[in-house]
Amino acid sequence: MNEPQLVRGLGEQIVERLREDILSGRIAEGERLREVDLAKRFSVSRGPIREAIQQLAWEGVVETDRNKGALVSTSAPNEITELIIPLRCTIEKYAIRLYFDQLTEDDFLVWETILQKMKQACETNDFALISEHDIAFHRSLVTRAHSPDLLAIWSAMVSRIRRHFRESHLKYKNPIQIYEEHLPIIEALRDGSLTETLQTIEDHIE
Amino acid sequence: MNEPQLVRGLGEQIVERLREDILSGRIAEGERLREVDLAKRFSVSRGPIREAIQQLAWEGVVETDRNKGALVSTSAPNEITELIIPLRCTIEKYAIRLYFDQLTEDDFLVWETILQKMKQACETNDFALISEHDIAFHRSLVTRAHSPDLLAIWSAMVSRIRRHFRESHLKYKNPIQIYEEHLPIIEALRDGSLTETLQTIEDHIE
DNA sequence: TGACCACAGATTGTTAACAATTAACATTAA
DNA sequence: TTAATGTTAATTGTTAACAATCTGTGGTCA
Repeated sequence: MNEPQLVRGLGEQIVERLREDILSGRIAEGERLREVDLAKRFSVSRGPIREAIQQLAWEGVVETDRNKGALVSTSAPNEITELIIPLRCTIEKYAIRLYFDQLTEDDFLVWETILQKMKQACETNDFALISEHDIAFHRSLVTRAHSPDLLAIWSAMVSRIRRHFRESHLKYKNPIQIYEEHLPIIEALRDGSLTETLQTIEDHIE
Repeated sequence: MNEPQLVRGLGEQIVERLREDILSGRIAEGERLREVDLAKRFSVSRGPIREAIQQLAWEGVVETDRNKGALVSTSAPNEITELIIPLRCTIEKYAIRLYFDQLTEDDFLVWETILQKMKQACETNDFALISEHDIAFHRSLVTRAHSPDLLAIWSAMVSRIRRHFRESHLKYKNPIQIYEEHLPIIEALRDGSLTETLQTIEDHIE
């Protein structure tokens, strides 16, 4: 049940690559996305490209006007950020509660792999990559709950506060601190204390 | 600014018609949606059909498996409802705060028009229509803030708890009570007391 | 009988061509 | 010059054909 979907459609693969490019900032805010360009870049036809763009539009990553194509949307104003962040925190804590007592070593492997990549990005001061892995890590916290509904709502929020991630990263004198701040989450999960884990998440996000 | 999009793509039109069919029950839960059937029914090719199905899948109205097509969502009102309802309440209260001191008579006209339609639906015991106007009313509370981001996040949530609306309505012995429960919100807004309005919203959504 | 496999029909995934719309630019007239 | 207009290129919307995948049926063999 709930097969992990071994083979994925082209559209889904492209969604992930485009989302990474945009959330990390490699594709700038306001930039225009042309279907034929993307089709050439990913060596597919426009069908899967349109599929990917529609998905990103619903997530709020890009904005589309009929017959005018898609623009990378500009991040939400800060006042909404203040609303969204606690909501996002609530969702992540809720997700963790769902699977907390079913954790396996595979789960930790996934998270530690992401954090390892984040560490490398920190060491090379690649802030785009840091943001990408930061978001990927938190996304994986939600994904683990295997609830498409939860993930959809979380995505709709996070894509709108992605600038908050990047800007919060810039505050650190030494980027490696960004990596280090994620370690307590994994440690708390390993220790097996639910309340401590939730508290760690809350401290981390705020 | 913010043109109402005069001409809409085939995909969008089909989304609306399919969503109505599903929410009203004309297409039953669990029923399978075949692309060619829908294409014939709407006299278009499979392209716009796939577009519509993808959108409904994101909204949570249908579920799709790769290479297996789409089913009308039957997933019970998961425990996620308990998470989403307070989040939704938070968003609506936040929205109201944004425009509370800029209300005009036009705003009340919009709301009272919706409630009037809801009243008629209550009088004819048309629960599908009651739900439709109930959701429309709350959506208009959010729309008034003129924040596409806020509306998108709210929509992502509400489309996933729409069944909660229907089922909560069924609890009433006399449907007119559903209508009457919305009146205090408008009254509080008219009275001009922000804190009282927010409290009313909270009590209403509970 | 029951498990296994092959095959055919049905269904979705992908592609490329065609149609409709938009945007940019040159042309013309006031 | 500037505004209005016609023309052309670029871009998105739609369609239909082709490829890949799944599902069910029937047969074979132990």
